[in-house]
Amino acid sequence: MSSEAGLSFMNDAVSSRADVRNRLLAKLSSDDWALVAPHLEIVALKERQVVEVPHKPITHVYFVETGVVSVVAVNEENHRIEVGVIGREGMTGVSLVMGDDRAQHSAYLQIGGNGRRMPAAAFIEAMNRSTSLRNLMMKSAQAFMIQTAHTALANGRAKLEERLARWLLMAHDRLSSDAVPLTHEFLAVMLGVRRAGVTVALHSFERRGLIATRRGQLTLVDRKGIEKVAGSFYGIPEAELKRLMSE
Amino acid sequence: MSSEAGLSFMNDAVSSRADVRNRLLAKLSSDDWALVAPHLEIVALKERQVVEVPHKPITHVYFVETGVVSVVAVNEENHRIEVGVIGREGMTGVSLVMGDDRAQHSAYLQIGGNGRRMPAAAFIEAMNRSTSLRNLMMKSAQAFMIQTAHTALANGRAKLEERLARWLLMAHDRLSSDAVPLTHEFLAVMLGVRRAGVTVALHSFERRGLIATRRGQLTLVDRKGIEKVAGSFYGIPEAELKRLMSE
DNA sequence: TCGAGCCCGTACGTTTCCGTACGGAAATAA
DNA sequence: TTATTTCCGTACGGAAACGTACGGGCTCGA
Repeated sequence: MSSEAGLSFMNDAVSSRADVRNRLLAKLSSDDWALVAPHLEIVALKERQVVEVPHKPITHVYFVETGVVSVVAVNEENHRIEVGVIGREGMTGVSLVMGDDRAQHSAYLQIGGNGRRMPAAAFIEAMNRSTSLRNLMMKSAQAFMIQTAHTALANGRAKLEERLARWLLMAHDRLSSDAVPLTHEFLAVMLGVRRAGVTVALHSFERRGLIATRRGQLTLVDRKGIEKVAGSFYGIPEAELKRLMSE
Repeated sequence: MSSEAGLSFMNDAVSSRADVRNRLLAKLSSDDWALVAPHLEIVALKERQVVEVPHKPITHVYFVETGVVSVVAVNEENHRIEVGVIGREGMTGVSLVMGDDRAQHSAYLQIGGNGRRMPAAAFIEAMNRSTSLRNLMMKSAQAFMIQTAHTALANGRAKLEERLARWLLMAHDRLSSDAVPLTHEFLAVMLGVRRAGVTVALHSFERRGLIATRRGQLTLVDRKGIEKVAGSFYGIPEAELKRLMSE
């Protein structure tokens, strides 16, 4: 932002490669990096900042470095539910990879942070120029699809506590600390359940020593224990992401 | 099939283009058709036939012409739920489009029919040779992603009746008749609910004049009425498919 | 420092759906 | 035809989560 503007005489492509924390950007070959770097802009990702609006054109893709994006499906009756989360392992704007120009879902920062963004047109252009770049982006899209499918599974079959545990683990994977700065209200919206239901479940977690809570924040204390609660509803998308990204 | 084998001296690419009923194949340019046709094989799609097994390599992509494929996500504890259906509008093997070689989910014929299939390697080769082919396949994959996301929404927020109505509509879209040849048991597995729950809901539909039922089969009588039950849980993926395929 | 707003704890009656189970009817095999 | 299997109708108690609501505590800005 302003400090960036002040340094705009520096070559971004060279100066910033070392401190790229987004895993997709970090994985790029130097050729691909050279292709995208000139179009990357470092941005703050503010809590509640909207990055995609359903059925509207995507203006930028965001490579998250810290923070968590929620991708939320919405219908005409305003029913909504989170279908996936994105952190430093991924990017927003998956539709662009698939050749679409619009966002399907609502996407916004659930937990603030920072990252880099790139105009949609430049992103498409870069994918058209580099097969290896496109392939990586498709792998990332595939990983997100898997996450969405398992969200559908959890939504249909898991109990509130299992789903909540799953969510906390997914958030934790994308944060550098054990603290999750969220109100019960927002967790409830993600999961499509009552706020009061979240409160009760978190209370139960706390009594069991799994988390600590305070107003507007909770902290994971016993991750293994939380994994036990989530059971097999957590893990597959994470394992598949690892596989896809290690090839 | 035997009649096919007997006619194998004919050029499949020329002889069968006219009666291709799969919408993706039908949309191919003649160049793209020429690329894939030599590898297409007409196949019967038998009820319960498995076409993809989770975490196993995909051997063939199936272009459905009649019948319905269920794509079912499964986890280690054997929880399962349908994340999407595929009919003549699409194909199986979406993972291949994304550059993956394995199936994520279980996929099998929920309602039998017929179609064409193509070996995975030939499909990948064809996509590598033709950008327009790849683009079409990506659009198809995008449409499937949207379907999965809205399944997640319905699973999390809709009631049993709404979900059941949604499923019937999606099946109806993919069938040429109003009859859906399925037992309550299989509907229950798709939706991840009790068989008894499906029975009661279908009964209620029947009392309301929305469907007719008999052992192992139900018939849509009042589609508009069923759409009313499904409400806004049905429709977005269908509209988006239309948009994606009309561009 | 005080008020206003946000957030959390808790409660109660109600709805939805589950797990389980039993018997009968319809289709299929013998 | 008879035996067997599959499928459907129905029932009952119970669990899970809902909608709603009230009050108190925390936080932040005036």
